[in-house]
Amino acid sequence: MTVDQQRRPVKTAATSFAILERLKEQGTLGPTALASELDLAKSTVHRHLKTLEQEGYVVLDEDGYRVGLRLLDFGIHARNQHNLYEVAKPKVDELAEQTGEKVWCVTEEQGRGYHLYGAGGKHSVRTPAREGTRSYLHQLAAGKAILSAFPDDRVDEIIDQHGLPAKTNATITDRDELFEQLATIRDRGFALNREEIVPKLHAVGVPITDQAGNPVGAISLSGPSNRLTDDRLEDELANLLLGAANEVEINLSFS
Amino acid sequence: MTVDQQRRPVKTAATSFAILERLKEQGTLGPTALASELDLAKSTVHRHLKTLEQEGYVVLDEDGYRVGLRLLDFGIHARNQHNLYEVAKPKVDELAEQTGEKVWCVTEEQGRGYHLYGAGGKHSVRTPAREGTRSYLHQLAAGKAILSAFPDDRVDEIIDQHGLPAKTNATITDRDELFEQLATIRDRGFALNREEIVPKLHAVGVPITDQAGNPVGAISLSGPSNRLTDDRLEDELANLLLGAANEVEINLSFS
DNA sequence: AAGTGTTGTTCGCACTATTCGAACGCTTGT
DNA sequence: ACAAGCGTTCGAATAGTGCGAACAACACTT
Repeated sequence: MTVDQQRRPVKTAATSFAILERLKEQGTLGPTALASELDLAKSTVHRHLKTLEQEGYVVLDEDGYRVGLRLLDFGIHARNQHNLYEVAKPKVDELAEQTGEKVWCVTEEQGRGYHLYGAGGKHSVRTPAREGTRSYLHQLAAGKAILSAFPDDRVDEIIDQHGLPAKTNATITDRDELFEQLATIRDRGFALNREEIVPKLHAVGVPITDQAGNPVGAISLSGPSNRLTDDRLEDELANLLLGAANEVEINLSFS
Repeated sequence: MTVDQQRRPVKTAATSFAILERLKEQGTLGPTALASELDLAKSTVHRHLKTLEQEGYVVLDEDGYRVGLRLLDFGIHARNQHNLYEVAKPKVDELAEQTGEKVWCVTEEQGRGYHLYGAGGKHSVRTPAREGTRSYLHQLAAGKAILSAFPDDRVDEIIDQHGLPAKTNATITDRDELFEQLATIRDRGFALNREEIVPKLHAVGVPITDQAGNPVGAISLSGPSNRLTDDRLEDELANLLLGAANEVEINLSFS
């Protein structure tokens, strides 16, 4: 299942997507700026942009080129393929309302975590995550919850493929340490995250599995460390999420 | 502003996107099936798929290749660029709750309509539209509302570029007829759609404009023709939408 | 108002990178 | 057991891409 390094990639397609990626990160850019960032001739970038524009994948406005809405169709389609989305959505809303914190539904593809849907309660804080965000699993409470539901060799595969890059100095960067935590998570049923992705941000995550025990995703709750103390996380909030996950699992089995 | 036919498009990038488009439409496919549909060698398709897979734009599962979640990030980003989305969303929810019908927020890019956000009330019907759907403006109530806020020459441009393709036998396919309707819409402030895109489906749409009067989108309400009679559409529902659009316009001016 | 710098755009040419086809191993079904 | 289908790999020919130079359209300065 590992996506190993490819021998002969289609470079032209890769550069088109590299352009889109830059436009997504930087907002609105012109051919010259893009060319210098990507080390390409500006005529090359221009040609790509015009091709993408013709199909609606990028749009030209007065300030330059930006990502076009044509890509929304693809994204929504990709999300709807996971029926976890529609099943978990109402539960995520409910939890956000109930706790006032930020609640996310996350799933896994190719060893990476994707934020499918998030809802913010009354006093939820801003985090770098938004819908569609791709993250490293070991950096997320939800991600570690997902990893805990995988067999060890699959976790090894994922680490081999993506490594264990750090985000803060609390991020797990050691393979053995990660496996130790995963053992604890399997034991208790939930994962914690203490400033491992953003300073002063804590979170709990619980896995969602199918009947065979394979993870199909996770739900997490995150907030400021002063409100989300260890006591509250491990007791009140973990149990809340475990109950919600259980309901989602049951509903998933009938869809 | 017209996107005229391009002289030298990047064909390789275009085929990659053609593959993605097919995967979106057909679900999960293999290289052979894709190759025959796109008139390409299956080795070519395979190479594209592997390149796309490496970046997470497609995913390989047991049944074949499918669109990957990596594209969700792009789509959400594209949607968030239009601040109409976050401003109109609560109003759309409210209208759906209030009326029980399906309510949409639509915007325009390159002369095409994009469904930004939709909410379904209690007895809302299924329509072909979902979030991200790209449509011809003249086939939508919201689309005609948007067109009515454009100057005539811009409307001409859009017709020249995209034509007036029919969806049902009630679809407007004549330029003069469209302009006549647009005049009425400008006069009354709202657009109607009577089975012009789906048989037995009626809708009302009202434009949302900025301070300069340029359209930034529209909101629409649609439902079965027996419930949405002309009387109800023109009186009760049109006024409801006009009020909502007005609020959205005010909120937009402070964002 | 003229000039200078920058940016977006077009086009010919060299050469890289893509396409095709054929062949391989693999699974599925008869 | 064999055939038929699929996904995958690789070499070779040619088509298509990328580069650079040149042009046009502004914006900003002097």
